[in-house]
Amino acid sequence: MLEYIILGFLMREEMSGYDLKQWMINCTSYFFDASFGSIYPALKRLEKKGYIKSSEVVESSKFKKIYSITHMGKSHFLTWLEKPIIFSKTKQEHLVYFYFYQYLPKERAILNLKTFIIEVESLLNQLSKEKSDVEESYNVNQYTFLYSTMVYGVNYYQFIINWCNDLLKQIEGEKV
Amino acid sequence: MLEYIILGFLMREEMSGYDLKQWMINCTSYFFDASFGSIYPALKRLEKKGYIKSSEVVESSKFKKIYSITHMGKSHFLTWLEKPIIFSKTKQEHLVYFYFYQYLPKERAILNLKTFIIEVESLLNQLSKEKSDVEESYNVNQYTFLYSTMVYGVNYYQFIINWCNDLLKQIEGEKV
DNA sequence: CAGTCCATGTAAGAAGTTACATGATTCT
DNA sequence: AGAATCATGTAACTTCTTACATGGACTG
Repeated sequence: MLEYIILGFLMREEMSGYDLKQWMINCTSYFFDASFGSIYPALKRLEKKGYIKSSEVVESSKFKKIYSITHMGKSHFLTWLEKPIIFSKTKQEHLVYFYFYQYLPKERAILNLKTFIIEVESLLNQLSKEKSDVEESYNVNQYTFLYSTMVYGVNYYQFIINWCNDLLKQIEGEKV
Repeated sequence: MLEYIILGFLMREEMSGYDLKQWMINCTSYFFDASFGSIYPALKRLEKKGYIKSSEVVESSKFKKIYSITHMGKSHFLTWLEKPIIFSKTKQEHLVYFYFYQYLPKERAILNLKTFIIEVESLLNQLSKEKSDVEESYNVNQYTFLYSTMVYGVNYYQFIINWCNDLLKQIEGEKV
């Protein structure tokens, strides 16, 4: 995942490992963050694979290693981005995809959003059913915390679906 | 985290590694899950530390290794559970804590919930401010996806706070 | 009698973190 | 002059997953 985040940031402009960390802190830290100990080795790997290239510069009397994305890197990134979003139940990884959907053709973004909604709806229906079963079988007041986490789950899935639908309306409403 | 989940499940009743996996699938998979490859080694570690003990039984002609929690394991688990909940921005780990809050004294549960709410409120305020800055500085229609992920973030934090407040009301309203 | 489920376990590898090491520059 | 920030990097470690290996019991 980290390697794709890096490529995604480099789609915008070339920058150093340190700059990447700053962007993460400022822009994505509420759903994704990484340490220097993983950023620098990731940059080395990406360069070795030919997805990025570096140039050592001295900017305002500070040594910097500026990385830029290659044609191969761009196509590698877009191939990944256009694949269906895998919903992780335990992490907020889906936001990583949406954050970079600016680089996807509108039609593809709409298609993937719809596929994603269907996947989350399926999970919502499963959990909703389990929640109903619990409501029927037990006195939920005796299991406040267990039941509340189920309520959390159901409402969380619904929240994601609503947000996706809002986003869908917005993109579909935009002038081509 | 996995070791505490296992201890939490064993607080209810003794069970095998296989049973633990079934409980995760049925009950916690929407916020936590683990593979056999991590469950079995975790059980070995926990037994080595003296937090659980095992007995090999043949139940309905099937070999099983049943684990039960020790006094030391219980106190180790409760010591962890009563500590302040660390909010992970990228994972749903806070639900793990709440799921087992049935084992915490009511007053402690209320205190930790309130502390947690304050932490999430602080994150909400930060992100809200950043969102306002973006709204002032840019035409958000040109950055639909970047802006939408921010809206997601703000609403997600608000969702958690609302859920916590509902839970708080419920526990406080319950007869002692 | 083949397939699925029950049941336990290991080995290799993925993907990160924390802590450390280094050194220049800028701020107070 | 000392602290904070800028900037890159490595080593050891943590914590998981995937894939494999094994074998008995049940099911159609």
